[in-house]
Amino acid sequence: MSTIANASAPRLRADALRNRERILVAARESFCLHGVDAPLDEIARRAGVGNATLYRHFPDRKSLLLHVLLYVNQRIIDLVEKSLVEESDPFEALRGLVLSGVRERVGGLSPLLATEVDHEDPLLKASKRRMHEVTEQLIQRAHASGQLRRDVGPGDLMIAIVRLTLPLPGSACGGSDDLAMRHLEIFLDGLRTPARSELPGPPRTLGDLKDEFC
Amino acid sequence: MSTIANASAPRLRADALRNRERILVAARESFCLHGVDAPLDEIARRAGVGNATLYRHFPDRKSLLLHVLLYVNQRIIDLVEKSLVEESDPFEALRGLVLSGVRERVGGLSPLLATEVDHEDPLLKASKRRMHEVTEQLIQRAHASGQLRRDVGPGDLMIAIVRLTLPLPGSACGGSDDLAMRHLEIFLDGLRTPARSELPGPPRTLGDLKDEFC
DNA sequence: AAATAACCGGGGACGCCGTCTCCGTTTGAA
DNA sequence: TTCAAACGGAGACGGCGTCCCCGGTTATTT
Repeated sequence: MSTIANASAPRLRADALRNRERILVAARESFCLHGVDAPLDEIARRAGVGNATLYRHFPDRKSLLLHVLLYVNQRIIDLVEKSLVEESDPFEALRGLVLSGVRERVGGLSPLLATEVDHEDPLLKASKRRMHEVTEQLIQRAHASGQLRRDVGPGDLMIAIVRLTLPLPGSACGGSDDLAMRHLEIFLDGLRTPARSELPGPPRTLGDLKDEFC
Repeated sequence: MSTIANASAPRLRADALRNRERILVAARESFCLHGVDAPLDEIARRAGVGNATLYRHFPDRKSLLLHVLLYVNQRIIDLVEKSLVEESDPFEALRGLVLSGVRERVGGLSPLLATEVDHEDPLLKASKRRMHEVTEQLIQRAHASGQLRRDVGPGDLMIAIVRLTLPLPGSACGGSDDLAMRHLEIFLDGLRTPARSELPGPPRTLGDLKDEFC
């Protein structure tokens, strides 16, 4: 399933593998809903699994966090790669990224990166590097086509996606996808050429994001 | 200072009044930074005040929360009212609201409304009503001038302001004001006539926000 | 189908942290 | 100067999240 394979996995038993997947999904939902401090026991409960099982798979919160991030990142990368080859209109490809950002709850999950995850972890670094590559490509193509205003960079788009898809505290995770999409559509309109205003500050690159985002 | 006066205040001593103000400001910062669960003792410490003093002024977290919201709401209302009389260009008035939203950390504070505050509190209700009135006026004038696209409502603007000024978890409160302003500027460009796309769903009114926002 | 090893799950001990109060001390008001 | 109001630090209390233990269960292997 994941292109970045966990190399030396000692062959998990069938039910163990299934539980591992369940835990990852449950953790994603819980973290998205209750933040990074979501009780691990509740994640286990949501996964339909004993808490001991969770701790067996992921020794501590840090480890669980890392693997949730890897899991999610990979899904987004897959979507963007697909968009790069299948969508001929660069600006539509941009919209594709935005749409998948909404679907994958990027906003809810991205804050996890700002916490105690190990940014030196080789798997995470590789995942982030790949994410950077594909989004850069997306932006470059949109620029080249003349549809995207020149004074914005990849960092601007990524941050905006995160912000506009953040689950508003108090509302269910992804309970207002249509609203988010509405506002992202307005934002996209603002990104089109010709530019209607002068923006303060320089275009943001992905380097400006400094470990805080995908 | 506040137009909605706390009626039967039994005359606070000078230092008590000063401390009350300090606590409100510190609470605003802390809530903005660490969410609604920010430790009250830390708020007291940040205010340079003993914890007992905090509990003397505000018996419980709920009370503190309420008064922080009233405090902040009032400041925003004042700014918008000023903008309504002083700014002749309606779209510039809109930008004024956005700008003050950034300055007043609306994004960081608005989530507080989604928690255990009493939405039946008469002071809060009055404050919210007034906030609705002035923002409605702002939007109507922008619509009337023909500068604001017809398929957006006040609710769209308010939610976008909240979202785009949300403090990104892990970064200091208001540490990226310029970035937020940049993206709000792009969003404003998307709001201008003529509309560059068809938006999904109906224009959002303030009623659609249902207690979740100012 | 039986044996074995891996895996599961719930209960509960431990420790941390936030809440709130007590009381001796300080400070503003008259 | 006098008094009441306000202050602040320290600490008891309680809740909750983390993590381990161990008896039971399920998948694999021959």
